Amino acid sequence: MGSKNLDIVTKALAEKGLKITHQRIVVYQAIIATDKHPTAEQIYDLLKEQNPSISLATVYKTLETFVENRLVNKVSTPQGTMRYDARTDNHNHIYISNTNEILDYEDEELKGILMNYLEKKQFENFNITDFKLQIKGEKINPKKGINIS
Amino acid sequence: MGSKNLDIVTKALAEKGLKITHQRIVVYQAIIATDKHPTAEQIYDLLKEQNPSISLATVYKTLETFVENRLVNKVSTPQGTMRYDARTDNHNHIYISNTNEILDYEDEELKGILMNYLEKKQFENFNITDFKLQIKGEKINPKKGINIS
DNA sequence: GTAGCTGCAAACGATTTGCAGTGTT
DNA sequence: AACACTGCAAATCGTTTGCAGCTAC
Repeated sequence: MGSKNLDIVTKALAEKGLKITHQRIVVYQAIIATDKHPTAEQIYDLLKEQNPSISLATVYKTLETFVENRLVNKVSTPQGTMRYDARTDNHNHIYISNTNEILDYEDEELKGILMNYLEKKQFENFNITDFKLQIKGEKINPKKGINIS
Repeated sequence: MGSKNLDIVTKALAEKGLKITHQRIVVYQAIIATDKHPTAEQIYDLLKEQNPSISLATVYKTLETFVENRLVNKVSTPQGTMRYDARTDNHNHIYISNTNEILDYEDEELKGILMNYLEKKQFENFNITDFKLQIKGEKINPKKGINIS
């Protein structure tokens, strides 16, 4: 498990000029290890098993620091709570309302279509920093996954 | 001003089987009168001038009732606060981060492109209820408006 | 050594709730 | 008259903050 991973993590922190603390390492490892877009509290719950002394406030502060340094993304949900995402590139989200899941959805064709569309449009006095398609819906069978083809 | 409007409002409430109360009427009028995607508190502040006895909790409850009855939409923002929108049809949003504004953005061409794209894709075990493009960016001159062409 | 980080507890802002009283049907 | 709706205050939830002690650099 850890050490190859650890190199990546410490390097990422160092590149941003952040102090390499135990808490930052474990929080960062936790986020990059999942694609489930966890809340701060979910990360805290996960970590405190192995790190009983970590505090929820530190998890929040750490995540906020990561967001400022563009190591993670913060996304708002239809429920009003924030979730964190280790992917910082432009990608789309699928909100599954009956299971409360968020799925990443990336498709080069879609990206091309949207970029092409937005470039064609003239936005006067506006600088686009980011765009994404948000797809909302529900699983027909909540126990099963979704297949896209 | 009011009475033509009032008919529409009371009719909308009646169609949903909701009791026609003064509070519901003024809340609904307030939302349909703006395209600014106000928060519950902003609606409350606006209304209490003319309706000093209205309570913030009632505004929240009323809005929630409207959302359940699909009279208004609730949208989450990057700041984590909820905003309400009288438009319940599918449309896109532009988030302006330096002024904290939300603009509706509708374009038939874009709608066509997206619907066409999504229809072509097969989502197995998933029912799409809604989709929208979220465009984030900032105004170059915050005092001025945005023109799209 | 010192600036920056952590943990705790308290504070906060947005939203929800319980309940007694009021209004609509 | 019955039931749903309102207003108030208190409760709750997610998140932030202040500060004293600790740690990486």
